[in-house]
Formats: sequence, C-alpha cells, structure tokens
Amino acid sequence: MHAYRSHNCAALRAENVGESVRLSGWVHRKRDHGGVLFVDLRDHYGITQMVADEDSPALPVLEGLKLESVVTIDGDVKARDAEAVNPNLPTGDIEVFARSVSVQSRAEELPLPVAGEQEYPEDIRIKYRYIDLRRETMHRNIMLRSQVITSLRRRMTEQGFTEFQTPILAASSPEGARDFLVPSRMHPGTFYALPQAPQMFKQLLMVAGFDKYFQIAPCFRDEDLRADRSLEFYQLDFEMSFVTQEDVFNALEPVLAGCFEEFSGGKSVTPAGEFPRIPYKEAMLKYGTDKPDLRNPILISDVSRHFEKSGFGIFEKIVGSGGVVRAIPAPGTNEKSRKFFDEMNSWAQGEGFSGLGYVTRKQGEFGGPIAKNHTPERMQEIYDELGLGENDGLFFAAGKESLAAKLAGAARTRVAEQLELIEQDCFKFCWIVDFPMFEYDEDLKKIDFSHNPFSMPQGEMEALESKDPLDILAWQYDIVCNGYELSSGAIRNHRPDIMYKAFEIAGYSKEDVDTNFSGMIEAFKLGAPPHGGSAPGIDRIVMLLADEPNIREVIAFPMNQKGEDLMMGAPTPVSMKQLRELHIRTVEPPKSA
RNA sequence: GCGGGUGUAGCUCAGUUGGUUAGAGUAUCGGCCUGUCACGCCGAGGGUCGCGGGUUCGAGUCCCGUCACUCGCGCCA
Repeated sequence: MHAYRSHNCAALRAENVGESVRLSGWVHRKRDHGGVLFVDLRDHYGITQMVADEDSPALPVLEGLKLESVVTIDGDVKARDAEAVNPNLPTGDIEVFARSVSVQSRAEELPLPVAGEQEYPEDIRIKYRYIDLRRETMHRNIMLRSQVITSLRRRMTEQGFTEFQTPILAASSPEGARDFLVPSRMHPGTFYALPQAPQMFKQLLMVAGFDKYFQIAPCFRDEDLRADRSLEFYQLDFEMSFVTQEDVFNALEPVLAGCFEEFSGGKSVTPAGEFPRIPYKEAMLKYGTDKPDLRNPILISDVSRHFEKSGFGIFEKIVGSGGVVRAIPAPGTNEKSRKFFDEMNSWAQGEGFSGLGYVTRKQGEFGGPIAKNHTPERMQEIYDELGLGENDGLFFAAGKESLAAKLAGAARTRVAEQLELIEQDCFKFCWIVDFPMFEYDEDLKKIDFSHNPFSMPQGEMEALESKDPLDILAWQYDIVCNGYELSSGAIRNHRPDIMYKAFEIAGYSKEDVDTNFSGMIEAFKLGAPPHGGSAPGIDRIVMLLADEPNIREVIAFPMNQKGEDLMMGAPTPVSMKQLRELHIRTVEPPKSA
C-alpha cells in the first residue's frame, strides 16, 4: 500500500464498504463522545468521517490531537446506519473505522479557524495565508482562478494564438504608471524596470512576424492600491497582425463570453458577437464614466438647454458660463421621504462635489426648490423629453462638464443601489470605443496623449495634419463588464511618420521619441505590419466570476493595501553588502514635523 | 497626500445616559459522555478595551492626537 494514502478524502462510496484503506489529511473537526470519537478528515478533494472507539488504538492518539493536525489513518470502510447517513457529504454513506493512526504533523493552536465560513480580519488572513487558503471558499477561488486561466489559454490556442514569454527585467519607459525599478549590479547607476505590461515586446513580436501572440503576462505598476488593483497582476495579453478593430473584437468576444459562460454558474452573459459598442463621449454623457455598469438601467441626460433661462438662478448661471446640467432619473420614488433626497445631496457633498439638486414627483405633483423656481410647466418639458412618469424623481448634477459628468455617474450608481435597480445574476459586457487621441492637460497647460500614445489615430496622418487635435479619435477601446474595466486595447500606430507627428502634437520632439522608444521606432522603420490587440485583466475576471468584492480574494498570496507582504515581510531592508554590490545608497525621507 | 469606516479575550461579537470586579459564543485546558456530523453537559484559564494625552470624583463610553487595517478620492498600460 502507498505510504500515505490509498484513496483521497472524497473518494470512498458505499461500494467501497469492506475495503481496507489508508487516508491522509487534516483533522477538520472532532466530535468526542468519550468512548467513541468522530474525526472529519479533510484534504484537497473532500471530507471523510473517521471513527474510533475503545477497541481501537487510534482513539487516544486522535483524542490528543488539535484541529488541523495532519495524520495518516489506516482503517476499514463501513456503511453507516440509515439514520447516520450524512446527505450533505458526498462520502456521507460511509465512514472509516480507524485501526491505527500515525501523526504526520502536530498542529498548535490556530490563529484563525479553518472550519466554518466566519469572516476574519484580512491582515490576519494574509499573514497566515496558508491557513486561510485551507478554507473552503478561498480554496475554491484559487482553483477557479487556475481553471479560468486554463480555459483562456485553451480558447486562445484554439484560435491560432501562440503563447510567448517576454522579459521581466525590462527597460523603464516614461509613459504610463510608475515603474518598479531593479538596480543593475553590472552597470552602476542604471536600472531595469519591471514591465507595466509587455506592450512593446508584443508589438515587436508582431514586427517579427509571429502574427498572433498571447501570454498570461505578469504586470507591475507602482501605484496606490484599490479593491480591484494590486501592485502585481496578470493580463491575458494578446496582439494580432493585419487586423482592424473589428477583427480584435471578433477574436476576444468569444474568448471572454465563452469563459464567463463556462464559469458563471448559470448567470447570464452577453453573447459573443453582441457586445454593445459605446463611444467614449456617449458613455461619459449617459453613464458619467468610461466604465459603465450596464446592469444599472438609469440613463443620464443633458438638460442644460432647459436652464438657459430659468427661475433657478444657480443652474442658469452655470449654463451661462459654459457649464452643463445633467439629469439622473430616480424612478418610482414617490414614496421616498425627503430624507432620501437630502441624504443624496449630503452624500455628494461628502464626495467633494458642491451638491446634488433634486426634484421630487408624487402622483404628478412636482416638489422641491428647483421645480418651484424653474416652474412646474417647464419641468414638465424636461420630464416629457426624458420620458419620465408622474412618480419619478430627478437628480441634477451641474457644473463644469467633466465634474458634472463624474458626479452624475456616481449619483447614477448610488441611486440604483439605493433603489435596488441593479440587475443581479448577469454579466453585461460592452466595448467603449472612439477614445480621444489627445486631451488638454489643465495642470501642464498643454495637449497630451489621453491614453496610450502608441494607438493609431482614426484618420491617420491626414487627421493629425488637418483636425483640431482634441477632436481626433483613436483606434482605442476598453472592454467593460458590470462596471469593471477588464481590458484596454488598441490598433497600434505602426508608422514612424505618424508616430513622430502624434508625439509632436503632444509636445515631444523627434529626438524625444528616438531616445525613449528607440527599440520600437527603429523596428517600425524595418517593416512593421499593421497590428492591434488588448489585454483583459485576469484577476478582475476571476474576481467577477467568484463573485468577490476585491481582487485579493482570488490571489493566493496577496499584499495588503500598502503593498506589504505580511506573510514573508516584503518589502524588507537589505544588507549593506547587497547595497554596495548594487552601487546603491538609501536616503530616508525626513520625518515630517 | 486627503476623506469615510473599523479597532474590546487566539477568533466572532455585546457592552445602555460616563458609574460596582468588562461579558457571551467559539477556540484552549481539565472533567463527563458509545452515533455524532457546528455533538452535548460541567468547570477553569485567558483582557495594555489599538496607543498616547485630556476632561471628570469616576472613561471601553466624552474630547484631542496618533497608529493599524480597510473603502474611496488623487494617482493608475
């Protein structure tokens, strides 16, 4: 017989009754009745009940073990009496009578229990992650992650994509997020950068003629964390040659829709080929964000026109000075108290906005100061235009367009949450398309790239030469699911002349481009195919599929919100010897007074 | 950097208007228990109420500061 097990802890059934077996696992729970002791033995696969009584030498050994000790038990499979069958356990028809036990590892008292699904403080969970990962939900999440990655990989391969590896020690690039730097021992004073994404490498693989690339790519960005953001994360990074935006969409939609259908547990998924496409500008208007949650039925409208002349002076003033008024319907709020509306306003102020106006409507009767000053008749015009009914309230976000849109978007989400309008049990995908190529940077008082500088502008060179830069759109697209940005992608700019021109508009010289992007610009001068791709975030995909509120629940060994690994202690100081070898001297920041 | 929330036993939590010696469940330890499956029963140990300061006759409770964790803003290919 095998040294540790003849079966795993989920294997035994009624047909095994009478067999002599050997099982190994963790002591999940114990029920000690004095003369008879039950042990739930757990391994990766499941749980089997072990039983020992006074006839068995295993009894005193098992009695003395703390939970989570690891044991190997020799015993006999016995059928349970009809009334003792446990229908909640796949192995519940049988139990194993323990003849002997050998203790593989004696556990001390645990910092957090494994059995049960109680919530525990996250810092303790992360510090003792190997314990936390034994728990059913975490164990399942990590297995789901593996299965999702396997599925994505298979779907990509079946579409003719080839998996590549690209360097982890790469060159720092001035664009985008802050880099993680790695000092070079061999070249004093110089640094590698961990890739924020394998962006240039995958484009160079296209230049190299590989046609369809993908990778489960680790990415590193030294920015502050969020529930859906980690310092290190993984993307399904892919790139294709000789493609239009349409081809990229057709490649990715079946992969994502198929993967979500496979693991969604019956939740509905936007079918491949039917992902709505929403221009960026429309998204900012109707949803107040470039990552709209389409499960939320509320649509924002611009009602600035109605307030050009209004008894409600604040809005008239805002519109008169170039601002906008956006309306967020709150359907069926006739029964809602004034408190509901006032609390929305104080919430908006708490978020740093000047405030959120509102109109109430109860059985056709308008209420609130805006309706009174603007007059009910003209309010009715707005309601007619928006198609609102006689019991629908309306919130107003007013101000500079970018701020008003942002407030309206946040209010749209909050109203839907408060009114429980967000559709459950579904994954709604959409593309956000037609991102602007450039935007005006208020701080630097100059035009800059709004997203990826390597995207091809729509209209190519002609657009760059003839249009107002702020009107130029890019072949740049995001994929969004339930309000989470899953990926960003683009048809790339593979033409050096267009590249130089685009950078020129953003205020960079030919020399700047040649210096900072020498590898890529050189490559593009030596025969580059048109190409494009995208890179869905794998952690976020698994988070959505696992129905978890944050990304750490689907990462085996996550960092906390301050980027610390509480289990291994990273980041740590290093020895003087190590620093000397790297030609590095540290300077502590001054203690602020 | 900024704002919100949380912080009481190993873990999950309660703790009234500021008032006696800070409680419960669970875990741990001891005892009992031969059919449980969150076994049950009896008992015990276990506390810098995050930390520091203040107000008060008296602070877990009120005030100020600070730390930790977390959510968001800024930031983010």
